[in-house]
Amino acid sequence: MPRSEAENQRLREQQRANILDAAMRVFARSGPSASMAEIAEAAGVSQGLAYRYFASKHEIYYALIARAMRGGLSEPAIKEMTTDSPWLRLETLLSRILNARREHPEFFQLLYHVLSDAESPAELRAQMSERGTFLAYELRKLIVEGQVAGEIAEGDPDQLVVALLAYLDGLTRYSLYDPQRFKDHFPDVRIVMRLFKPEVGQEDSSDERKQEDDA
Amino acid sequence: MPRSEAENQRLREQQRANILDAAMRVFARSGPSASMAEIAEAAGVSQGLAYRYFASKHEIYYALIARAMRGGLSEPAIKEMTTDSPWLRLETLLSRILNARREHPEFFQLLYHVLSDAESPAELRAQMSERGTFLAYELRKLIVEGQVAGEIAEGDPDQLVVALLAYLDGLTRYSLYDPQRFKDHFPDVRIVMRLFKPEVGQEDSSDERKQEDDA
Amino acid sequence: MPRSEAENQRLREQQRANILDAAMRVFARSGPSASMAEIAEAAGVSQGLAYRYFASKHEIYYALIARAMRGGLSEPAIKEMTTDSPWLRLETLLSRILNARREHPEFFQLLYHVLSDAESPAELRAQMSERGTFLAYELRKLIVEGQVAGEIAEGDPDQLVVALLAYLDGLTRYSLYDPQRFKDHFPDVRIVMRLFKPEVGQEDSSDERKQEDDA
Amino acid sequence: MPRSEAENQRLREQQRANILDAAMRVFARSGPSASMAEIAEAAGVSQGLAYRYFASKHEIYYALIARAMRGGLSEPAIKEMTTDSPWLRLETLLSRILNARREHPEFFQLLYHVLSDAESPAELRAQMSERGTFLAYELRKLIVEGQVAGEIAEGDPDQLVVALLAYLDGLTRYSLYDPQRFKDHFPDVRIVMRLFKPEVGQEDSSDERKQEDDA
DNA sequence: AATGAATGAGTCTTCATTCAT
DNA sequence: GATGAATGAAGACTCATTCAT
Repeated sequence: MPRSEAENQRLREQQRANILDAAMRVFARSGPSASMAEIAEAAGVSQGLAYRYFASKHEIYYALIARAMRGGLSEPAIKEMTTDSPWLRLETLLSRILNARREHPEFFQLLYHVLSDAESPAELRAQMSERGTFLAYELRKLIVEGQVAGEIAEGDPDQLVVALLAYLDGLTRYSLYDPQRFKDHFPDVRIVMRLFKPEVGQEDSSDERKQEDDA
Repeated sequence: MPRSEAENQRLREQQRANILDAAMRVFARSGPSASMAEIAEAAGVSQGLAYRYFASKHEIYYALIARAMRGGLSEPAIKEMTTDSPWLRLETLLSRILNARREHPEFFQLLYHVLSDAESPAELRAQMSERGTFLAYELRKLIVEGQVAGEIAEGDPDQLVVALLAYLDGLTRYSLYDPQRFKDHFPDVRIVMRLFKPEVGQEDSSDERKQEDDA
Repeated sequence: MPRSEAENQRLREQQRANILDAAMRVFARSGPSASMAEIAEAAGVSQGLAYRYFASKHEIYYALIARAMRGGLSEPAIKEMTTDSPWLRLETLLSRILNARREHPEFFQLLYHVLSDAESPAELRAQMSERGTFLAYELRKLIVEGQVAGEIAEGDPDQLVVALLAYLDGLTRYSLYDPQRFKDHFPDVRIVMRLFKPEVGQEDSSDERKQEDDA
Repeated sequence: MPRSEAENQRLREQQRANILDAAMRVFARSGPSASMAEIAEAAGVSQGLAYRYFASKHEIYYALIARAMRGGLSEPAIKEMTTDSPWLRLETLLSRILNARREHPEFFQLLYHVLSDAESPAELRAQMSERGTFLAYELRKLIVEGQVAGEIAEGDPDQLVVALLAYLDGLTRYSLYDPQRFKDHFPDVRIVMRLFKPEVGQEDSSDERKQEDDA
């Protein structure tokens, strides 16, 4: 007597999740180059079984990322709250982004890995890269808007974008390097927001003078 | 007729340097997982010879890092300039650090790789980690000093340290992800310094007054 | 309430036949290295069930061949028609053989596969080989008879046997290589019969003289 | 002190040939699905070494075929001897072909395998297939020519081509099935030539008359 | 009787490392 | 000191076969 269809379905989903969870754990511990053997062992299944659920190791990466994205883990959208000032919108956005990064740094690690792995299907890379590019683009727009409004420091907006993206990525990596400190001293949003603060007392600085000259 | 002992010695050192150079080049191009074959070819020597100079691939990592550190590439020391204000000292220090990162991102990539590679001998990892810890410690001291002096934003200094280290690491990774943008829009020191700026809204706070006092 | 014993028996036989049919289809399509999964799917049963009916993949080969042989697909017997001339008997026999090969080339492919697979149990190989040997033996007898009767070309009868068997096998393979041409231009019996034709106009050749001498 | 360049070169060529020879032997024994482990063992080298000489198992197939072709093993060209009668030219051609097949049946086995392996690079398959097609085409031309000249039996020339190709392929397979008999009773060219003999009973047919006319 | 989840041995392939010369 | 041929221990992946239900 075979298991009931429903029961089987459940079993499969459980096992799939189980393997995915194990993979996530292993990747978090050993990095994305961890072997299938390691993953299978962590999941308590044979290597063969892992391949019944995922056609390849890459598939596991993708499933992991897809799952995270479905779970709302992807970088939040910006569109909303169009009434707020650019500064406030940026702060809200970053606040969400930082939350996601604090809660699931492994996910972003994996994401960076897939992104920089030459083996990753171009299609997927493109899709993910697009998301990233889109975020960067939205951030830039927000920054420029803020600069126009005088809320955000002047200067090359691309430097600000690079600085911000680097900071976010850096946080993710830091979580791998020193998880304890990462948890205990996760920097507040307001700290990163300072990157965008217009200089006070710039009036007296050389930059300012230049600006005055322009005026 | 054997070569003179001295000449021999010189030859050895030359080859060693040659291999290290090649390794650095290859790592910069293909990442730290590049094969020994690739390195040997880039150095124009046989694989066997590489093993006469370095007992293992890991040894090459270490030698590379050690050399870079001896060459002043490591995070600069802080001790000097004790007369300047904490803010200025921090700025000078970060300026140097950023220069190093901009000029030799591959080195820091490699460093992070070794640091996060489970295969790396614990001893070495510890040693490198110690350096990092030392830097973090010095930074922290500087920050606290600055906070006391009212030059640096208040709050958990560890968060500032984490933020700064993450930012530095993130820049290094960014150079791998988008070298062109990295070069063209490398964020100025003053941007990262803003992380430490006391809040402007604190106009009424002791910080602000001090600034006003300065004026 | 268990099914009646008889019905049960019938069901079993039906399933068995079902699986064998599917296997034959799959082998015809993908060659004998097709996987058990493929076969089970084609039969619409689980892999596990296939193993309830056949202890191993090899068993399926054997059952398939055995069934075909029982179904008269094996090389036809010769004994009959003892009144006809050797030539006619050979022609009739080959005609039947060729029909079988034209209609069911997959079967013979499979047979050759099992025969040449080092994994096949020696016993089975021997058994099948014996059948083949038997056919070869009968053919040889017929040929010699024909030679004595002057209906079949002289010379080493074994060469004729080898030529004939090679020809038959070759046809089978050809069906795999170019099924369309195989169907459209299947060579008539009379073509292969020519292999056995005594030389005409040999009268003038050196061979012929020998024949004359014999006469 | 390294080996001299020349010596090394020789060593490499020897080893390459050694592995190729071993592969040929193993393929002849176990068929082309033999494992790399088997080949390496037969060659007395490690599996790893085999990969220094051949990038993949397929490469070995190709190298084997290429070597054989360079060695003149490919199907001989026909062009030459345009003065002879079609019959004579066909006989000469087949004689050569049969020689090659008798001496190196494994080569043709392998060739058939690569040809029918879906994994084989399309390019190579195309190239080989082209050769085969070319031969078939030339044979057909020769046959039609012979039919016109009344030297070759009438009827669908394609059936004759199929019959001939099947026969040749069949011989190759037979060598695997029963090498001893293959060697001892390899059928003479004149046997296969009979496939093309005009029917004797046709003495009164137009064919015959034509022959008489020629006389 | 039937299912399909699970296993594990085997396959091709890569690469750090060793060794005869 | 130097070479590069050779090794062997993984690693990803496949598939015939078994087993709990």
